[in-house]
Amino acid sequence: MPELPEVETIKNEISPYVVGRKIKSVEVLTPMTVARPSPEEFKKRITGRTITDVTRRGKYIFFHLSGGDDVLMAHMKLAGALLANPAPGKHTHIVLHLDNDTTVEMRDPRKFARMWLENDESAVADKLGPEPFDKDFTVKKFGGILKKRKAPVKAVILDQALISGIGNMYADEALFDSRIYPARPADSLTPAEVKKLYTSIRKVLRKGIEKKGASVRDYIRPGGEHGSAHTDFLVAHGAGNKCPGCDGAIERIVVRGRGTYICPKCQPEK
DNA sequence: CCCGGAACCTGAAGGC
DNA sequence: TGCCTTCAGGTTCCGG
Repeated sequence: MPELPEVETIKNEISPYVVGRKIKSVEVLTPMTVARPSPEEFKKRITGRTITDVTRRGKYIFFHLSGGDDVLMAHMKLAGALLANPAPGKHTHIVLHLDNDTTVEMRDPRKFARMWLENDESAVADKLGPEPFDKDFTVKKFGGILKKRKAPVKAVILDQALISGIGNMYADEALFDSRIYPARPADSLTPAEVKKLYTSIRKVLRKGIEKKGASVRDYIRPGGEHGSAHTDFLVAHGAGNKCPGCDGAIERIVVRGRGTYICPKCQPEK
């Protein structure tokens, strides 16, 4: 599922195909995949524009366009993909035809993924919490966020308005790396635990980016390749596996309605 | 403001 | 064999 490392990889790998290219035509095969404006208006507003840059914020991708303030946004949600010059396939919802004979397709078997236009990237960016790798995202700032919440620590690090980019898989990996039970109230973490979790979050995300994302299920890169980050996962989606830290087994529990993988011995409830 | 839960959607997996 | 049910998960919306 596309989280920060997967979206970062998509952004990096789609950029060479699209930056500096003009959008010649647009096909909307599934109207609901265009969140706004209407599919007709969407097509009209982006046709003829040149993609000047591609950036990422949280799990969102921004395609910056020439000649105006419109930003073309994309979110993969659970199973979306952006593919460059793909082989014919199913679940294609939007196709961009570029002036270098490149085609970019948004595909998603679940139909959750969306593309849309905003006047300015701040319309989305301003609602998101800090990027985990930002200079101003310090241990102190992270501690301040956790201290104010009684919700499970996992729910807090998944909240995009508080910290952006972390999803279910990397949350589990980070909490295991820190040996913290995911349902602990966020404000109950000791300063040492806050620091450890801060470090673990950045560690698992960095590793995920290095491995081009985790292909646990549907995630594929713009060229069609899989990522390999999941081969390094220690707990995520690993119920029944042996815990790498002790002789116990990984268990699946539910925290705030989310499937959550833990080692009950290494991450005690307290 | 804070917190929790349902809804959105459909392929895959499990049950009988 | 195959039908039916349940599950997964990012975000948004709604209720307490």
